Amino acid sequence: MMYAKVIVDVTAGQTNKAFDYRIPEELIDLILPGMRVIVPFGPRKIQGFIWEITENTELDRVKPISEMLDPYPVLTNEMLQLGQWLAEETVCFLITALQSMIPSAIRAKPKKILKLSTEEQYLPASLQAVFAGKSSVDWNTIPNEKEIFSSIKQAVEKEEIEVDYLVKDKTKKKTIQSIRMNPQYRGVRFADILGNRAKKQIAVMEWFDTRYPDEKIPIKEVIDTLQTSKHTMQQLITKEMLFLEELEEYRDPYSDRFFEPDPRPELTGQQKHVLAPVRTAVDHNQDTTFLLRGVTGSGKTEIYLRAIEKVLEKGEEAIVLVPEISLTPQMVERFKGRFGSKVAVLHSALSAGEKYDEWRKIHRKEVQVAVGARSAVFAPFEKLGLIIIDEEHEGSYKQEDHPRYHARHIAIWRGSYHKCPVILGSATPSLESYARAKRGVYELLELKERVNNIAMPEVNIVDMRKELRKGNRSAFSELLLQKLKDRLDRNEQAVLFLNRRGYSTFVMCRNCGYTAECPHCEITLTYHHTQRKLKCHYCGYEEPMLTTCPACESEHIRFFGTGTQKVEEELTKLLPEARVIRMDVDTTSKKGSHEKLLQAFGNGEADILLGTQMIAKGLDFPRITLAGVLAADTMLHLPDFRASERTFQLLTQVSGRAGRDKLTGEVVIQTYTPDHYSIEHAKTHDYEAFSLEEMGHRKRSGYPPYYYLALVTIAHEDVVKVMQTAEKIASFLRSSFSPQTKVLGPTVSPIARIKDRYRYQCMIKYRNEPDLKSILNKIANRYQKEMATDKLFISIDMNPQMFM
DNA sequence: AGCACGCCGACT
DNA sequence: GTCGGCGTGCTC
Repeated sequence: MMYAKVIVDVTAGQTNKAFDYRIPEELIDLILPGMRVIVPFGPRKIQGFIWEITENTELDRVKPISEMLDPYPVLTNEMLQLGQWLAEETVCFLITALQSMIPSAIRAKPKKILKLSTEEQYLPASLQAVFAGKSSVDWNTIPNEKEIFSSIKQAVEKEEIEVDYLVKDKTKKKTIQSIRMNPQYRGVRFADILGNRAKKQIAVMEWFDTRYPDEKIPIKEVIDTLQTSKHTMQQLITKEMLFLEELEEYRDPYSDRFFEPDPRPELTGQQKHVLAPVRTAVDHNQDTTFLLRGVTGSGKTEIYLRAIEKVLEKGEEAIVLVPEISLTPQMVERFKGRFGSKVAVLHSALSAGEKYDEWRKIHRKEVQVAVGARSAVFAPFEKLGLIIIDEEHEGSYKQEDHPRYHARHIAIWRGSYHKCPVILGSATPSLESYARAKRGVYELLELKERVNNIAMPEVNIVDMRKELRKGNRSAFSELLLQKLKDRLDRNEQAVLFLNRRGYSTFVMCRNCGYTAECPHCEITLTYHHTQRKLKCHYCGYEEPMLTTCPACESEHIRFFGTGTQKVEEELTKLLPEARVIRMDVDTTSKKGSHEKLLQAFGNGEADILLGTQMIAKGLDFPRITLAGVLAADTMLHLPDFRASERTFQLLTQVSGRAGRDKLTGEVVIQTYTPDHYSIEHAKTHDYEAFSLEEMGHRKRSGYPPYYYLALVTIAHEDVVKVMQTAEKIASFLRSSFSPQTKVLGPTVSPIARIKDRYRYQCMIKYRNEPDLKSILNKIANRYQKEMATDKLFISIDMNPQMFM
């Protein structure tokens, strides 16, 4: 007897293990680990993944596998191992980890249906209405009424109807009608068979015979190229000289786009210098992690492209991760331009079907390069030669729901599995990565100069406190306004960056720039309107709301935040002749609108591009000579220990937009805290100095990279319940860990309530805690029942990026 | 997560 | 005495 251990698609602690099933005779040797199957589970049928094939089982009652869903495993052996590691590492269920590695389109969803086993006329009237002439109905379409459900129950008992479970694959492959010639007619004289008068039919057959004797050609293409008709084709099909067949087609989101071949520029000296060790690592199968720090405009992308060339020469494959691919169409263009059809693109704006098709190209080894956002790190290549993570510091590489993985972590795991290098690229690496590079864990590569020796843009810092004193209450300083006018006169372009509204409300003195901070955590205090108090979201410290500024005694102390729309209105009032394109969530929600707006701006249809985060990167237009940051402080004062780091990264990123070609660029940064180190170092483009100073802060207050963090969030509708549970968890954690590990909280979550659930959190700071994961797992198990029944929510986030 | 089984109150 | 409320525990 052969058995299979199956991981079933039920996300619950009690089912987070393999279940044994018998492999039916006809499937023995066909079923392999990594395939999806349908199995009976209790009274229903669900999907599962084959984990392992065994020859025996310890159980005496084992059901057979109902169905095999794949002719060929969707998960490679590597993926199965990676899944197990991922589940342990992020404290999530194995099935959740496995499910996240394949496109959502192949996740079959179970369907409950009601089948008629007798004549409809014998049913009670209420049920006849339900069936209405059909032999089966979808459970979900049945009206939610008591009487109907009770008559269903009775009918089931009387065996008039039966409940059935279908697990249908959602995948739909798009097919097109195609033509293939009947091989029997190869090389014959068609006039002999068709007669001399059937000129058109002869032409079609000869075309096939000489050019495509074995190939399937889409019917539309035949008609178009031969200028013939559907009728002619139909006649040949009836004579069985041609066969009508289905050709599987990929939904190629880029099919109607022409990609300009990307020129292969001469490398600069420093580029060559940086590329050499990468090529060596590729050649010698070394699983080195490189940290490529290159200032904006230093040609990091060209390094990626050259390294990939090497990988392809070796007959291997490469993955390129970019922060949010729809945000960087220019990047896609370069990869498609250089490697053409060898590239699959996986971005979040694709439909589920399109994503599945791109994924399938990788799975079938039809492409060698995958370019995509976070989840592309799971691209199912089997001969990986290189993984690149561009803008490695970006927060979007961390998935914010289960499994809460960081793409960098996965990339390095896969690198060591395949014995291939990983390149982390950024102008402003995360402190974690930079610290590792300094310690020699990663190999540091640097590009210190821009290509063609273009100067770094000049950065002007505008003190908005002074503007206020001068009586300027608008969002635009005199300097910025004047420079915008200059650009209009010179017919150059400008980008204006406005931070997304702070998600939490912070308080700032508009007179002196003072913001309230927690005395214990170096974190901005958050204003809670209901209690009129300022609170720390890390440790729970609180103080009453300020009415006057403790630093300068001014009464100009208040909340902060402005929206893009308001700024746009103000801008058109101040500069009515300027043509403005606004890019934010509202104007880019429609598919493709993002790209269209950027294209319009690139074509010079506007003078000013005003937007949020999304315009900060990947934008490379030669006529942009001015970049403005309207309020650098909004991000600086978020209640997050990474606030300074994010501000520095963002300012550097935005500055990089200006003057990338022959025209030199300028940057204007407006702020209420001009002497903050993240702003000062952004002015001088000095990453080294910034990181040094920030590391000091991190060391003093015990944050990464000096300590690791884990965040436990507890949520429930009842505040008292949440507080009690959180308290219990915190004390359990405190008693379980070694004394060097600190447990902060419980405290209110920065988003205190989501969907009517109150949220509290505990933060764990640790350096060396070998049992951490097992202790956290214990918590997850201990509260599992309450989570299932009592709407209690407990989430565990290892190395959180956000503290919401 | 579903779903059945099972034990208590309010209805024919 | 039955129907149906939801608490409890299992699913190979």
